[in-house]
Amino acid sequence: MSRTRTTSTDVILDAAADLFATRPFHEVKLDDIAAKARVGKGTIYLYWKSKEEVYLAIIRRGFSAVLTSIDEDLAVHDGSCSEKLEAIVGALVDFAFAYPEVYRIMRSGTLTPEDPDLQAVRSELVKRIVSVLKAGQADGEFDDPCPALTAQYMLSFVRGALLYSPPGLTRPMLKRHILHVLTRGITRRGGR
Amino acid sequence: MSRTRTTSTDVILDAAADLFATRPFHEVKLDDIAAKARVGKGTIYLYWKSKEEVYLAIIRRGFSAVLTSIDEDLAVHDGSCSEKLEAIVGALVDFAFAYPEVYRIMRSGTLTPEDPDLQAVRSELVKRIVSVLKAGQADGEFDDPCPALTAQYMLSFVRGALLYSPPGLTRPMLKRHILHVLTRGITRRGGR
DNA sequence: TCGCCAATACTGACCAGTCAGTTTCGCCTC
DNA sequence: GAGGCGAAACTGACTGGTCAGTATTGGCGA
Repeated sequence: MSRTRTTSTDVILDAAADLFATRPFHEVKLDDIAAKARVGKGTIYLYWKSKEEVYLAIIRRGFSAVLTSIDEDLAVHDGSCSEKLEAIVGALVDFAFAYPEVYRIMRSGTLTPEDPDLQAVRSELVKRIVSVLKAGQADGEFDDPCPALTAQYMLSFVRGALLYSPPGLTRPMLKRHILHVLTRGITRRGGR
Repeated sequence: MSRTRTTSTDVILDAAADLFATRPFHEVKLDDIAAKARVGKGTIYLYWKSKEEVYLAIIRRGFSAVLTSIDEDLAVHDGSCSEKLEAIVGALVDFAFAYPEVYRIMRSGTLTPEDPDLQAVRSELVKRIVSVLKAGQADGEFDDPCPALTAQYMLSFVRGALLYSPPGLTRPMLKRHILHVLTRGITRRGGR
């Protein structure tokens, strides 16, 4: 690094994320990304070797961020599993509100079905969730016949809520509601 | 299947659905679709005016099918709301297993963010679900602070499970699990 | 013979990716 | 601290392949 890098790759990814969030993949031109990032088109190719790579980089960055945030939260809450679950839901929702583009992007066109790196981060995330669910199962807090499915639901919840959110949806509202459904379901609890 | 037969648009949509399910939009060529459907490329333009229209037609067809199936189910089960809910989940899961391409397609690249027709069908579907949830709320069966959100979750459930399904997932297993989580949550029920 | 449509040839716009050239900057020497 | 060098960062006009969409043909069934 004798020569300090002047362009941060994040600048480019931010610009690209904006564009991919509003238009499908094939409608986003590299020239657009370059223009928005105020960078020459060639510069993009210094860091990634194709448009698709840029795209994947955005999603990977997003997932890694949630993962980190969840890990931090889990480190703090070392209490009951339901507390941990709450922390996870909180992290997912916070992330979704902070970076809605990532969700929009993922709607708008995945490519190359399987990018190993991306897949790895995603499954790491699922693993975290599943392990909390299983721990809860083991110590009798939870009763979930299939934690692997539940983990998938949790990711999908946020997605569904964000992409087609009822007007006026706030962050705490969503957190609370997801936890409500997830922990006790929608059945009305008996009399008492 | 004489040559005279005017091509059924379903043949073309089926072929296209197969392709779109395995490859992202921009990698699917109209020539491929035509070849797979054993149809001339020009014929496709008889029915839709662009590749994108073909794509939208597939999704619209999918949504309409679920909608019809749900309406039929609801007509039969005129019992309690939880029975109706069960019917809805059943219809969603059945559909997902019958036409997994539609889910894969929707992952692999939505276009033109808002197609009014498509949006209309989707929101019709959501409306059905919400009305069952609200009815359940009214007659004291359910306790759901935000049915609109729950309806979104229900669509997402299936999606999440299907796209990243744990190996060995069967249809009844998924139905049962979704209902489990949805109606009673994952918390272990008290001693008794 | 007519009408329908598969097959196929054609074309023009579009855009990802390249690369020769330009700028920037750290560092060395005097 | 000025000046000069080399290397790395960056640029954007250009190119070549691709493919959506159109036009044409020819074969088959009625």
